[in-house]
Amino acid sequence: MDKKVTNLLREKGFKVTPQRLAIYKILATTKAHPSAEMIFNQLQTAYPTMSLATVYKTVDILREIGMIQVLNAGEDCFRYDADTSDHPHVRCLECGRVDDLYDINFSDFVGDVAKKTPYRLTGQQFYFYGICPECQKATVN
Amino acid sequence: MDKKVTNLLREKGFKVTPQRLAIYKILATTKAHPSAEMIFNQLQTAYPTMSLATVYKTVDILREIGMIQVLNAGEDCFRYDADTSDHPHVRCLECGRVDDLYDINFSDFVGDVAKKTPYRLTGQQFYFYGICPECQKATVN
DNA sequence: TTATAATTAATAACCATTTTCCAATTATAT
DNA sequence: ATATAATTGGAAAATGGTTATTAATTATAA
Repeated sequence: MDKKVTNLLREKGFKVTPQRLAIYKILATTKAHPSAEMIFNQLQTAYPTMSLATVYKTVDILREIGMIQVLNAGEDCFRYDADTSDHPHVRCLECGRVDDLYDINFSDFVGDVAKKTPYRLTGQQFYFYGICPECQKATVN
Repeated sequence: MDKKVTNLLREKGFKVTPQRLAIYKILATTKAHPSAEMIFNQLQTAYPTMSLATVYKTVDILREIGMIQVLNAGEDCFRYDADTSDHPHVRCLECGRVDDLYDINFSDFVGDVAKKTPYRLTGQQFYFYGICPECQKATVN
């Protein structure tokens, strides 16, 4: 799994460091779409000397080489996703978690937009908002 | 056109001021989805003493009484839209303009998501990215 | 008209994210 | 093993949209 990042980093002239691999590994093995700070916190035990600055610099590089995508779900920070495929996200307005939405067909929607807009489209982001199952249980409705 | 805002402001216990009407009028007569600063700049000639703080407070009130919606198209600021209907937006990656997308049917898409997610959905935002017609002409491709 | 509570304007302060800085360290090629 | 150029870490600083503050002003009701 690290092979691809390793090669891609080398190809693009970046050095392969344990920090970079660790940060990518976190993103590649979670579905939580962590922010820079969440990545930083998660690395505290394995890399006690990890710096937030390194996290920021690394996610920027990972985005540049196309290994991750950057999300902005209307929060005050960015989130990072090693799943670079086009897929909608849903954010819980209660606890803030962001989840993937799988097996959704939106090609008709996108096709319709592409047909009707004079823009040359290069991408899109679909964000849904609501209450996650856990928070539904927690709150009295 | 101001009638509705005027009544709604009074109903909710807010005073009706020239500033508030002017800010709403800007939003109601544009399709540019201006940010707070853009509203502020646009009012400089008509209201030279307008304060940015007033713009922020007013859009907050307008949102509270349901006369506008707030957009976050992945920028570092919010944009405001007097068209409170659910509709997708497209942002030009070159010049930054944000446009509406009309006559797009996304109810199947939304229905599919609602059926498949365990979230209780309350809303959504659809953002497309690309190059607007003007910037397509301007850049050599 | 008067009283009063809300609003405005201008600026300062905020504040959390992100970037910069630089000395120490480390990956890489030779 | 060595050279060197990139990277790291830690803290400090910047960033820039947004909010708070306060005296002066103004909308509203009586």
